[in-house]
Amino acid sequence: MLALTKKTDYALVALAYLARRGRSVTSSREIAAGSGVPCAMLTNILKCLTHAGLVTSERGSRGGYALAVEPGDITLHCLMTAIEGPSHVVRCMIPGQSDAGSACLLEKSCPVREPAKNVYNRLRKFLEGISLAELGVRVSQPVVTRVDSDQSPASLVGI
Amino acid sequence: MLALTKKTDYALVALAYLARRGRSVTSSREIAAGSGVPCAMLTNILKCLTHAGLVTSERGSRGGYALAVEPGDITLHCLMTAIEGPSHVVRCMIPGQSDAGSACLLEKSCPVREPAKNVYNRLRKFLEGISLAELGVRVSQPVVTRVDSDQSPASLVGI
DNA sequence: TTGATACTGCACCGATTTAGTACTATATAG
DNA sequence: CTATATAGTACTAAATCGGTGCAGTATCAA
Repeated sequence: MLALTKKTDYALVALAYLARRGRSVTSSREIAAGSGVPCAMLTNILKCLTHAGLVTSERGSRGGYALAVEPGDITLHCLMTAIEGPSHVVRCMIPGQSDAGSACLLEKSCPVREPAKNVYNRLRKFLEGISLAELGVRVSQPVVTRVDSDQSPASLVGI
Repeated sequence: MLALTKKTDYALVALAYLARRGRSVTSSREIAAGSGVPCAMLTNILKCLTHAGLVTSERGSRGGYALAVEPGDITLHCLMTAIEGPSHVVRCMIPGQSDAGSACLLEKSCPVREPAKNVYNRLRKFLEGISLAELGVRVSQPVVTRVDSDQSPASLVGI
């Protein structure tokens, strides 16, 4: 499969909503309502995005999330790594597992391994070349460092 | 995940072995022994490859498989489709399921869907641009239409 | 004609991964 | 102090993947 997992897909939609909210801090609840992503799922996703530094979080009442970087500066590869962990093309190349005991029978004599590594690098570059901006994630309002007012929470995605 | 499944990985290794055997008809048993792919698994994989027209099969004693096309003419996308079925980037774009009742809540208002389709097309083109030849699958002997002798079955992959 | 070989098609099960939920702890505003 | 909202983690259920097995059919050779 080369598909995005449902989680990554959700993350994309959530980020798209966040972008539309400018950079005002938005609670997970509102993001869920506005983007259509199930709330329980979303909170976990936002935790991943926070860890990866793609969004910033603020605790407490009036807390929430906001985009940490411009959509044009987040790559698809970056998002996938944030949600799904380190990527790989063939299993024997999973980071930190290459010389594990469970390695494939072919080991060093495998004729595919080296070329596959090359393909993986090209694929990674490809994914690094796709920004979220290209995926429809656009900041709709003039970017403000911090907004406290509720503004129009109007669900632009319209559930 | 953007990884190949283990099956696709196996298919690659099996095709690499087949290519090294020129175009002589080779039994699944020998391919298994020579490539290191578990035999039971391999037979299923070879069925897929046959359906997809990547290899030809011959039944009966003395039967077996042979490459149907040049490694340079088989693309990674083609192989993945043969083993894993039709690909997609986001679930709502799975072929023939786009308007199913189980569609995502966002439906037509989803801001990600259209751009994702675009990315999918680019990704597909990328995968279509990678031939098995680039993945280390090389025909090692002058291509012969049919060889009956056993030749040197020497495991070139060396288990 | 019979037997051995080898692919075909399908069905099955266990293991892993993904999807989704829940609960406790901690931080902040009022 | 209380309400709100994130942080962290653990857990269950569903889907997919990995792997095996078997009955059926075709081919070759004795």
